Amino acid sequence: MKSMGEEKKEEVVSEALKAEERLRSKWFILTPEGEMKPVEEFDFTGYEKLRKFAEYEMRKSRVVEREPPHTALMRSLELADYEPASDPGNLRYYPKGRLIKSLLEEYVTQRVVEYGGMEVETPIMYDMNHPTLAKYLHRFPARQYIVESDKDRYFLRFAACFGQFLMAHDATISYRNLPLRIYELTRYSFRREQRGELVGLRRLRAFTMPDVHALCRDLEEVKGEFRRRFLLSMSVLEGIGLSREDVELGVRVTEDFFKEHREFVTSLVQLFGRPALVEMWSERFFYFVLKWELNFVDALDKASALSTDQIDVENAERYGIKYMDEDGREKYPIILHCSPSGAIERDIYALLEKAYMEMEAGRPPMLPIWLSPTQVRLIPVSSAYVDFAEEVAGRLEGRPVRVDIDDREETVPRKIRDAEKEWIPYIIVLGEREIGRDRFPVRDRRRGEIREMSLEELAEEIEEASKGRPFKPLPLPKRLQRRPKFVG
RNA sequence: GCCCCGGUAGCUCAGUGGCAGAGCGGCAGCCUUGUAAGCUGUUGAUCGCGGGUUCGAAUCCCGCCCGGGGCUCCA
Repeated sequence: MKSMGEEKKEEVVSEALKAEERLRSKWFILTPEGEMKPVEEFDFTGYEKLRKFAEYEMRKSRVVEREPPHTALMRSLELADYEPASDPGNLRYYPKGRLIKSLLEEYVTQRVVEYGGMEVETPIMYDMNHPTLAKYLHRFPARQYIVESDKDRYFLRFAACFGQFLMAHDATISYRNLPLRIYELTRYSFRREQRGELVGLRRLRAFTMPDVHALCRDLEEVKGEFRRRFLLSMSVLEGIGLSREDVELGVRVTEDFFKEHREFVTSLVQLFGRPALVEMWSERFFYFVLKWELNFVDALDKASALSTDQIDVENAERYGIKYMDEDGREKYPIILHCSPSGAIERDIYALLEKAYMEMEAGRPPMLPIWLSPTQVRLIPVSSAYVDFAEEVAGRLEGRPVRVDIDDREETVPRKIRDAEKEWIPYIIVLGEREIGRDRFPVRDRRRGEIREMSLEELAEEIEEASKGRPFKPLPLPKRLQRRPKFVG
């Protein structure tokens, strides 16, 4: 670093980035029925979010002067924060944020493994001069972090492709092994995005991305696999707490591929069930011929890609990834690149923005119950009932339920208010009236009412809402008095 | 990376050339609390960092760092 005086280092700008500058696209809306119209001719009535997404992508309207709501929320809920001592876009996660991120990571991994992904782990940095990698760098529209070590230069990975492809290159693969699904949850992927692009949890320089590749034998196999992964991705988003209505489908395709496989592209839109935005390229600038993304449109009408999958027709050859076919000949597979959830941080961003939009609509903002750091808050009316609260907590703790106790010397209204500000889904006030009883007055945030419930009923309701999702215990001490304040 | 705006107590912010402030939080005491903020006291600031102008700088100038917005881009 200290010899950087005269020899000013030229920035490594990938050819793909340069290519994008001269890229000209045509924009269409494709309906599930297979009708395709130029965007200008489509009637967006009833498709407000799609209109916003299309406008965002084609960048006609952009009048945002406001900070996105999720940045204040990520801090006030003590989930994540900026870390001034790091490079911008590298965040810190507080215990509650780490819990949520960790649950999401585990959930996505679980779903990918069910789908057939083989989980691996690969290095985060690679030799700039590696001949194969150097070429790939130029086919990906991203900027890199560079790490110097002695005289060598390494770049930090921006996806899991490198490690997995190098692994696949060395593997002996038979047609019987296809489709071959390799998975890694990258913590982290690094992209040195431009300074002004970075914002909160939406766009980072270090992010966690599940990345599952599938090596396929031919286009026929690709089509089946691609559809399967599309369904998986929609299902994963729904499991996270982002419904079909929360996202818009974007399809990017080369003109040639679309002409030959229009029916296949339409079938994806059919699976989605609503019209999709299609960007068509006259030539192939990147390594893929077809790509889709599920995009979240936030409170400021900005669109961000979450799930995505791509059909890569270049990299098998570039990396020398081959399989032995039935006829005894070595062939190059077609590679699919999929992130079923998109970046985990971006999922949290979407959940927070969604909660904010709920709040604007007059409903209580919430996180999905399975992700709420505290699911049940017990509030003893005075210090005399803290032991009683412990006993009640004990009855819930055998269940997969995160329960804590506000043992602070505060008034009940105050403790209620603080619990509500934390978006805690269930609150139970405990005093003389509850002793010896089977049913408790449970303050239900979603319904906005107090329900008489047994602990068994409450635990079942939480379990039901968390079904199929992983569980982790409280990320903080059970008693509030023992907790530090991380923000404010 | 470039352009615009901002950075004052742990947090949110007022102060725009002349003694660094408020609310919240923290701490202490009182109160022993019943479904969204109980009362009193107290603590707390290298005014982002470095340099300059000035009798005097949070305030004016320069550079840097960090944040927000835009260009652009994506998971």
